[in-house]
Amino acid sequence: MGRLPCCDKDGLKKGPWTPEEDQKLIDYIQKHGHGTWRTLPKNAGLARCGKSCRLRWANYLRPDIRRGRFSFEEEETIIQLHSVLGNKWSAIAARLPGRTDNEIKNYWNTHIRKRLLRSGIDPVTHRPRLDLLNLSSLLNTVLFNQPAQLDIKPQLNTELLRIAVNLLQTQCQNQNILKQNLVQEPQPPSTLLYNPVQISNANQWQYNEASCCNLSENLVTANNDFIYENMDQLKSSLSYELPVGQNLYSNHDSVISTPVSSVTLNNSSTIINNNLEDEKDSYCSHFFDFQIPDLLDMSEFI
DNA sequence: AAAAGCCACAACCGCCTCCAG
DNA sequence: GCTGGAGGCGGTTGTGGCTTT
Repeated sequence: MGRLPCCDKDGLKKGPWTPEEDQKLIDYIQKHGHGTWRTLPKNAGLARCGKSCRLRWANYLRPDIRRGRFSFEEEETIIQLHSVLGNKWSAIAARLPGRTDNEIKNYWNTHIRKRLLRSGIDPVTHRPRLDLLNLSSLLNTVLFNQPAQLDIKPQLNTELLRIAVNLLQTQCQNQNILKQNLVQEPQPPSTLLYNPVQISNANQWQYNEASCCNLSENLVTANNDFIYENMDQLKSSLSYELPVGQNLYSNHDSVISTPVSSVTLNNSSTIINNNLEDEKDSYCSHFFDFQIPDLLDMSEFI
């Protein structure tokens, strides 16, 4: 014997709610509270399943729901929390007053996820998609059939293996990060933005960095994330190496990184469009070289 | 102007956890 | 400890509206 359904579905209405149904539900809950959802539809005169009533109330009719477009701050918070919590939409919603898990989930899938992909960020791991770019480069070579590199098949196989290993490693790493973060409250995002703009070679990446606002007092937050106080401090920390487990965060374009193994801000990095006059509000574009070491020596697989 | 394709989002489905009996 | 109902959650689907062809 399987479990009985939550309600008898015969004769119960499905699909979009009418304004009349909404009003019945609102009136009933305002008078009596929702009580037991299973018995609510009958008492309220609705030909709906209790579960459907609960969802309609929780996701749409509740008076404390905040409708309308997500603000920049909300969007940033969602990305930040998602990088820590993953698809725990209810946990994310609990930190965004007035927003429902369903609404956040939809917004993620229809907006944020696509934007991260366009930016070259993996929306699951929040890491730059090194694998696809390397693969793309190899495929380009094959497609354009450069005579000196015709025998590129072994290299292609290696790259495919690398992707598989990378995915496995990322999964393990994410599980560890999740365990660590479950015992501490999520920290507010700090300040570094990055957008991958160019690859100089397989392991060296150039990121467009921006935004000097909302600076924190300390170089390292309670979450051990690296931030910088002002341009002088930034210059003096150009050789700062980001240890495993620390994050680089953005507050401009809502792109937030998950930890990378090691980041070195090289002295050779150039700073352009630097507005030292008004650092707090300026949008500064800097270029950093992030050294991302090989995840694994693939020679044993070849 | 009509058909096809795409997108956003409300709603549903099935599984899970919690808890009272 | 077991069972089953209620509620919660995340993934998926359905549909209406907008855009493109």
